[in-house]
Amino acid sequence: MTTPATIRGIGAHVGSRVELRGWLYKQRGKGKLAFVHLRDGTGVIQAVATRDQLGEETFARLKGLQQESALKLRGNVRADERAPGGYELDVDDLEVVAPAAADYPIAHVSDQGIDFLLGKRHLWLRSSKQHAVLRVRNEVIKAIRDFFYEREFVLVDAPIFTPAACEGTTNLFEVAYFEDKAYLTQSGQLYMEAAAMAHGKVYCFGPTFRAERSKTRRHLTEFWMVEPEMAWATLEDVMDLAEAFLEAVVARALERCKEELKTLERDTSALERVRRPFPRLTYDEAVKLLHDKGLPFEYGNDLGAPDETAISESFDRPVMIHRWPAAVKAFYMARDAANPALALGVDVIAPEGAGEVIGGGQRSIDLADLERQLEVHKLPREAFEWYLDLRRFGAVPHGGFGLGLERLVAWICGREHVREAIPFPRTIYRKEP
RNA sequence: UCCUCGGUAGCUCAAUGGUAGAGUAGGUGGCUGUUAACCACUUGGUUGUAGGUUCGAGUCCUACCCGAGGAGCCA
Repeated sequence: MTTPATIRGIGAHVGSRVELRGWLYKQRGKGKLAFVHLRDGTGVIQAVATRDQLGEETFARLKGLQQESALKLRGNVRADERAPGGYELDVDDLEVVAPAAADYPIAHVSDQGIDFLLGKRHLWLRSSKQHAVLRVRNEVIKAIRDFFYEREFVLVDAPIFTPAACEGTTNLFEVAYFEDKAYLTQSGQLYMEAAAMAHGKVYCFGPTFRAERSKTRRHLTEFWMVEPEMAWATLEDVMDLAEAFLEAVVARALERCKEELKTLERDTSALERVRRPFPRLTYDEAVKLLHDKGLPFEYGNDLGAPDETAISESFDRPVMIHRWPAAVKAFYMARDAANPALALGVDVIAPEGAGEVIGGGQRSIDLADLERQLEVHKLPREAFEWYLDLRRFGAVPHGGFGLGLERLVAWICGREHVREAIPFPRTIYRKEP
């Protein structure tokens, strides 16, 4: 009797004979004995094969297999301290499903260059750390959906094709749209504002495109963004939501991705400190902090990456910076009643140099102000008529934020670069594979 | 768009202007407890491209191509 099994759940099969299906990860020959590491997507197990057990011909066939050959192995499961992973399979039968070619390019002990690895991303996904990162991404996505579902936010998908910019400041990808032109979305927010007036609390979660010529470890041209939006919300409500959100998602990853974070050699102490409340600084306080640290910073500018890092180093958890000079923020930001020069926006800076993971705020509901801001930002009025309608028909205070999924996943996984946090990254000079 | 660094074997890298090399991967053989196994032997090159200087260029010069990570901008 042979039971199909997966490597992750192999502990339940000790003492019985199972069949494992997977790919040859590593093989160490030892004369008439062979150690075979089999990878099945759920984990890696060490299998032991002997010539006496398998017979001369099958044993020779096993030893001739290349890394990544697809196999079925059958045999008894045994707990063994000598095996990495704690369990071992005594192979008594081998089925070669698809032998791999001899020139598998990805080395296990990888000091390979990033250019090479990204070019082989379709194969790089199989290696243990990349595998772990995508498992964490999977869990983070589930945690995000659960978080909003439990709080009665309604998922409302925003369109990918859009008629114009959501924000005037960044570049858009233009695509042919029959006899017309369209643009790939750079944010679903404006649509979420419409949806919030229909459902109260909503969010969207989908791909976002930015044709920015950015070449940094924090940028992709295609990335996934989560954008909740709440009717009847103030800036303070948005900040409350943002910190509850980060606390919940990080806690979930810590709870359910222990193995993956271990594989990634992630020191989780910074993640364990992601607990409410987060420090909240006004922009003015943040600028003062920079000046106290001796950094040259001109009041009124946006914070650069080094400034963000300097601020986050003063705290042991994510920092929220709010009430920004309106001039550096998007056209739709509401003004602070106490000081109209300030916009009711908030950025959340993650620790460890991970940078800005969340940007959001309270939206302007003043029709005349928005009309003026569209002109100031040189945005085409016609394309925003529908958006202005939202202010004509029952506008209430509302707000929300956008979170970059890859920045969050990269930070949780302790990866330097966001490109490892998405299966097939798109950057300015790379769209293959 | 700007700044900086880089491109030599499948991969990671070395080579004072003077015979292009090592490790690793691949191949062959050996080994019954390996943990990046080990030992022996071995295949492997249009030095990113095009010019130029020189008796001689991987090395120096010019242009171009490609990539990386930083700025700006952003999540």
